[in-house]
Amino acid sequence: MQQSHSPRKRAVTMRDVAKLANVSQSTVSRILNGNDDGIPIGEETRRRVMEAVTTLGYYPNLYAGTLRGQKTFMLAMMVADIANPFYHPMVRAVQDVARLHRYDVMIANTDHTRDGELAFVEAVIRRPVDGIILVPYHLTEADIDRLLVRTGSAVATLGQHVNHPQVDTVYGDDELAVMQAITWLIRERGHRRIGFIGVTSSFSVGARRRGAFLAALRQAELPIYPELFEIGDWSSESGEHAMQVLLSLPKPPTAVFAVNDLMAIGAMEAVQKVGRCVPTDVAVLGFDDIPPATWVRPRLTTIAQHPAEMGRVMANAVFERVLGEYSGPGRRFEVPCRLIVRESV
Amino acid sequence: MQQSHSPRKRAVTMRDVAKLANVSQSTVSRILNGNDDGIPIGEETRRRVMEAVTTLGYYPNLYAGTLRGQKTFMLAMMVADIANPFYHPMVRAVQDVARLHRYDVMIANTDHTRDGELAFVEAVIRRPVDGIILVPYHLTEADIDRLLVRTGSAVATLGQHVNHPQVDTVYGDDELAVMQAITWLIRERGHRRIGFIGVTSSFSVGARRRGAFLAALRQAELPIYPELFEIGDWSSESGEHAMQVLLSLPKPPTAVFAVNDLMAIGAMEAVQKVGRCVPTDVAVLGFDDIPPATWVRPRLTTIAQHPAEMGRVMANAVFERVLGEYSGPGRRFEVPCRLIVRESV
DNA sequence: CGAATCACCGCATACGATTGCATAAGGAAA
DNA sequence: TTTCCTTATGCAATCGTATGCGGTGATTCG
Repeated sequence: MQQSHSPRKRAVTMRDVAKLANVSQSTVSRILNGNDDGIPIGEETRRRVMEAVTTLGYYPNLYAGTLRGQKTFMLAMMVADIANPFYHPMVRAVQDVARLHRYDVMIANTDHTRDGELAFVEAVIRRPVDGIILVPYHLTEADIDRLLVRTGSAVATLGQHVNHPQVDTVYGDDELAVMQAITWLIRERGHRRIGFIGVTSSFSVGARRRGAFLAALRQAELPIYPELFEIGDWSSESGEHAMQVLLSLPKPPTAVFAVNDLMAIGAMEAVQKVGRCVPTDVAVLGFDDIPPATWVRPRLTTIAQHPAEMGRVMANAVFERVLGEYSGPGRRFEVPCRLIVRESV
Repeated sequence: MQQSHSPRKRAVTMRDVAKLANVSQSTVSRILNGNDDGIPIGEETRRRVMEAVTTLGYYPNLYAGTLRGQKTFMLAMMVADIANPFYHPMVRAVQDVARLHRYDVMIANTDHTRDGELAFVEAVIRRPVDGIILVPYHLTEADIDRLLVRTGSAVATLGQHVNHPQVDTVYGDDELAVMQAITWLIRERGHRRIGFIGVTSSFSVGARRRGAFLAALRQAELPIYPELFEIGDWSSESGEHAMQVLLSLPKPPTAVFAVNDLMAIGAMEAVQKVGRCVPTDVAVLGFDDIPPATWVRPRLTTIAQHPAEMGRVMANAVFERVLGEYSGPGRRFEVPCRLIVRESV
């Protein structure tokens, strides 16, 4: 057992292998890399080298190749908050695809802030990676362009927030889904006072869902009550607080749509804490269909996205570029949403 | 806008800065690195260099320093499954501490398999990092030793699974907590047939909680019914399935302890699906206190761990070694568990 | 006035692996 | 015997940065 972790132990290098096998270091390199340049290698030499590799337990140092401009065998992923269940299947899917290609994944949280997103951009400039997967909320197209130019990486994003000609984008048809769901709330369930728990309009995705919500109201020729619009920060606590405000209104809404499940679950908590009932007193509609949506009582009616599929699509798009299988302009992949009717409406 | 992401654009290097500022590359290096070796730098030169840095938008390439044996400014973290809510606060805490030090974090899933854990070890041998944070289930002490010797990194682990003299370890007093909780189930709540939903004994943590469970039964002089012991794989689905088996018994248990909340929540689902009631027909006790534990109905009674605190402690321990503030033998930090009584018992 | 001192800066090497080019030995063709 | 090709291998430059050491011009001291 070693006695101290510092300073770093000198690793086993290719030169060590070469010395043990009595060949030059370049010969070792050629043998280990499948010998692309067609230079023949003697059988005996190859045997000696492979033997030396195993006895020394040699592993290549990935940083060396990286410095020479080779592949980094690393992906970087930016999400708002890895503690949000919505991202888990996405992160998992990306990691699973990455592992197929023997890639490692670096993950950064932004906490929904622009500063966090910019910090990520700087991180991948200082440490370039082969592929970048983004779930951006605040980055502008100029930011993305800078990212592309400075890193030269393959980039895929989630959402309709950015629309850069060189990046692949995965998005859900959330506006359509919201319109249909709200229309269903109105027509089939007879709700006429529907509350909205959203987020600041600095989130374009929040603004879009708000717009779709309003459009559905207008289409049904329903009045718009400004006091029924509350703002949260995507967390269940903020959803609970927003619902408390709505419930304290003289005329509370009969149904509430929250732009994500976490806030919807918080809203249900608030309703139940004041002794009222979901869905008879207030119906609750969420967005995302995270696993806890089926664990709460009543089970949450929500609009499902497919984060795992989205992650897979982004990762595959990135790898197609990394492996040189595709190099054209940015592609756009739609992963449809769908309404999951459970018990909370 | 650039036209293609490949081949990689040559980044702005220190040499470019040097050329623009009419100085040598080493001077630029000295100016940017706080000039440790005491060599004085002229005011005018410094100004010119800093100006060149900003006009070119220079960022240092972290890989170059890494190759020279400097810091990598990267942490690697190994968890079983990032989609398990228990790990989120831990991962977040690690990432937050890392960001304070301007470190990036690489995360790998092992899916609870030994192969996954070994793959992680190889990954950090091929790409050494300054610090490694592990939640190991299968790695032996020899594996950890190899990891230490080959990477030379600072290592912190969660759990009492490994006990290496050079690694810092964070653990909960889960055995005591389980014994106390089960004893409470027996004495205060009068349960005498208590089911157990565990995991394969290849998980030492599972074996330990099972042992504590048995010890509590023995201490209360209760008989042990082998048919009340079921095995899951940590997922809610497996908990649901295990509970179905227990419910189909001629004499089902009146209470069930699951070694994690996900399986406990699954168990509650199973009970409710056959029309029975938690806690009057079957009480359910979990372990972890993940956020969904307060969202299910009835709210889950469970033994709380403090994953965020655990993550912080591990990250801080690692950074103390990375920054040279500590270099002694492995330390052991206990983060106590506590019983959270809600409605499911 | 010569030498020592000082402030300031550049040269060159090293880190580990890849790769174009040179080279050595051996055999075949001229 | 010379030339030329094939086979098998080594040499050396390269990526971007840090750093030991050497060098230059100016100032100061004896």
